[in-house]
Amino acid sequence: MLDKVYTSRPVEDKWSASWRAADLFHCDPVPTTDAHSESRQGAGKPFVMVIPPPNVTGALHVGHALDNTLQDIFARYQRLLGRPVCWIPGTDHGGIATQSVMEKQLKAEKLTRQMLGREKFLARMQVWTKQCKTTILGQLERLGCALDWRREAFTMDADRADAVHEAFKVLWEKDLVYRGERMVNWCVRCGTALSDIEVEFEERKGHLWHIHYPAADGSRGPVVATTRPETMLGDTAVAVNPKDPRYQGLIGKSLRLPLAGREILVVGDEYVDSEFGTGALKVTPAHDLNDFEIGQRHKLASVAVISPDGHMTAAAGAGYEGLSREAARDKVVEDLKVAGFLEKVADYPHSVGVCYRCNQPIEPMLSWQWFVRMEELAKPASVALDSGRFRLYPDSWTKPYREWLSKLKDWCISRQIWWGHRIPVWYCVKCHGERIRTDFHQIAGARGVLSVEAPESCPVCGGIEFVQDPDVLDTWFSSALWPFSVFRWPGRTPELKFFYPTSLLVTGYEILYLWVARMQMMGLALTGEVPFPESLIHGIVRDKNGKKMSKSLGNVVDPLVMMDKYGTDAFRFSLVIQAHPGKDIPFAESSITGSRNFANKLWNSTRFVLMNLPQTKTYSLAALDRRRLELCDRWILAEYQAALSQVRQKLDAYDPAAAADALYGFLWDKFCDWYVELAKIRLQGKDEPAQETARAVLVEVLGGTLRMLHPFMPFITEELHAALKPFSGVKAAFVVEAGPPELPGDWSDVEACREMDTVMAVVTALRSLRAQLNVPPGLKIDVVSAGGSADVRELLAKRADYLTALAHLRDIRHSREGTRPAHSATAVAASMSFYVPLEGVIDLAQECGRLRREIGKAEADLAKLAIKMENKDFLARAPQAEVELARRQYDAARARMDLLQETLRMLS
RNA sequence: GGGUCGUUAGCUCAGCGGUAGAGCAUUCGCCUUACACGCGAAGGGUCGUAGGUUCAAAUCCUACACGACCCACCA
Repeated sequence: MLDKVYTSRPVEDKWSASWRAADLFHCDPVPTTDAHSESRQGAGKPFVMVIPPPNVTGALHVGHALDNTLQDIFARYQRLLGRPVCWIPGTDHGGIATQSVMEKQLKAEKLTRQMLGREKFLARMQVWTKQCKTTILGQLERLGCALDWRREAFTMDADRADAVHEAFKVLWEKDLVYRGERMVNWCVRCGTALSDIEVEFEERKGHLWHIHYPAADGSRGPVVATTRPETMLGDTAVAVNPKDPRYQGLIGKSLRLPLAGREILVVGDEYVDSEFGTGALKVTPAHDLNDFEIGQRHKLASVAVISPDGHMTAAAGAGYEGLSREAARDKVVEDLKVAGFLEKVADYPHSVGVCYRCNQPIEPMLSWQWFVRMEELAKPASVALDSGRFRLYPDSWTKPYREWLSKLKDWCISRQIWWGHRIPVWYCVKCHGERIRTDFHQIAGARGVLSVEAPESCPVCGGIEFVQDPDVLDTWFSSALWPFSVFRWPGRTPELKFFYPTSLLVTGYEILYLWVARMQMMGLALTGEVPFPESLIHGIVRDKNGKKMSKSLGNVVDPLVMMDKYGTDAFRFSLVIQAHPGKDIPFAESSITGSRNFANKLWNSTRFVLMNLPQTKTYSLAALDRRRLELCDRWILAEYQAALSQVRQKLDAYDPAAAADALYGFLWDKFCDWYVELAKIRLQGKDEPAQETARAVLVEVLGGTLRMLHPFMPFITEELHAALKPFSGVKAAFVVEAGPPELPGDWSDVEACREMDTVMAVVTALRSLRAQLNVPPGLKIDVVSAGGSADVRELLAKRADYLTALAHLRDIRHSREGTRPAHSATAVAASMSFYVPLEGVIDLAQECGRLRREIGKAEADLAKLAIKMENKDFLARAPQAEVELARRQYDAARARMDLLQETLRMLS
């Protein structure tokens, strides 16, 4: 017999081991002659997902738990439906993020990666990665994920390296990848260039410094306004709008740059906004994108005063060289103030671009980098979207996604770090000179040879000495190939044939552009197909105050702790039920309690059913004589059928939260609160055939509900389903192999639902009366009913057993004359009066008060309906069915009102 | 500067054209032999504001306010 309270851990461990031992989630491709034959259609069509590979930076967080729970729901659901399902596990090497983690570890040992050297550093990374993968994959298994463990992939293993090299080669051959000199986003902390989307903008407090730039002859010159005074040391011009009347005479004049003493020119450029600041803009071509462009237009010199490591260069001048950016800013401001050039300082909050990995301000920097041309790649992705070959769920993401694709700039893919796929390009030392070894990023127009290994000889000069490009590729470059690299593309593998394109991609909106869009583009460019036709984009898990979880805020929730404390199923369920399409999830620990209670409810309802199955035998609804079913059976089966269809409909529409809610409501509010209570009447009775009928329905409905719930709560449902197996007759070893719950034929039953509504309304009214009049819970009461329509009277007479059991009655009888017994309280429901004689229990004043409150509510109710019924336009224009419904509602409310008032009149 | 989404019970959120819902919290009563991680009952909302469409609006439209997020090279 099961325990009173569900203990999750042993159950989870048991089934995790069983699933693994059975290799349950492995899926083999079905060999076909043609990649797109019928095997990909109909029932045999595989359902395929690739996991968004977590970075090997540590352990999983709640966001991963949500993402993978959602995927697991679809994987298990599709398996339950009988489709071959392949869900690929894996991890991402995570480029900068992972390298940063290692660098922190090194720092603790007072080491740097440079001290170790590239080779040793990478060796350490490999060790770390191995550990981390074990942790992450273990956590995914703990979460219950139905992943095909034999197909685990890593974005930097040999197969994925092949894919990366092939992709680079194809892009190279199509001239879609190139090396060029650009202003790039440089992170001085990470020591690398970043792509545009890896820069995040943050509103930060700052100042607008107004600095006087005197004319070269010493007379008064313009005042410029800047948020970055330290860059003035690299200024090579001041720009004004040529149409600005204030500065008409100034263009072409020479100014003396304060502190530096250099002479710089005033140029006229349309870019300058006369309205902003003073209308005069200091121009630092080396450290600002716009200034760079102005510099290009006016052929200005470029003076780099900040080095790639964020310190001032020699060009900044003797007093500044070696200072950090921040220190240099303070000193420049101080020096300007002392020298009398600082005219004004204003508080000025403005947005600052920061590194998405380390939050340090980005330094725009001119350098030679590798880029992917995006225009050609974006076009097919847009077409796929517009033609419906790719859809986003919820649809609200479609527009932002489309807009993003339409204004893409080239993607900087080279990173000056060590952890990643090395760029497969080599340079001839003879052609480029020794400088290629040290000043790689400053060498213009270097011509490389595309090759994974060192080339034999230079095609230009025949030289045999080469250096490989020192950079690695953006981690997102390999991620973009993931949906096909996991199947060992470019190899023409059976897996690729059978599983690709995949079916669905589930991920959070924070990587829609970084990842989803790039997979679409790369998939189309390299395989000619959309890598997945549908993508479910969910929200992110926040803390209970709606704040993003972060280590620095200390509001991070550890999924393992939650799973230990409340059970994995409860944890999963609490995430899913809040994962409404397009919404973020405010995560509070208290919300898991509800799901934990639900798991316990499941546990106990199964316990109850098992307790009432005295002999081991198989129950089957199909074998049951349908005429033996009574009202509550017909009702619960109809409700069950509706719930199953609702759940499937919601899952098919990628709304698992609504599906979970439907299951929760059905199981708890309908099955447990009403059906089980009513089934007890027969179970505890003496009529054996009736007992058997109730048992059959209990087994059918509970068993099926457990199966439908399995994708959401895999462990407990597996356990309970197994316990029920001797009675449900299910042969399959595991729920996912048992097929979806399906009723034989149609079990909808409008009549039963209407009758049960009546019964429930009467029971509720009687319970309410008892509670309000403080009738002792142990006291069985007598009830006399009066009035009502013939069919309702007949129904209540027939199902007096229901009323007696649920409202705790001693007896209920109908009075033809409608006489109210003395000292009785009155409940009104179903257009009838229910008199409850309560001599000695009832207090007349109390009952009058109660009736007045009821009348008050009934009045408000009736008033609303009356407005509708008195509205001629409504009667004339609303649909007939609507009018009839309103009339019925009005009549019922009217009847209720009359009965209550009549009762009150009699009492007073 | 554009764009998206939100504003519903004390809290967190469903509902998205026909008398306002859930969970949690609150109050009252119950250890009723499945479950106190439970059962029954109750209180609590002019559905952000102002207009409009409609017989009918929390639900559709238009403004506005507030909030969040995304995008954008404004010193």
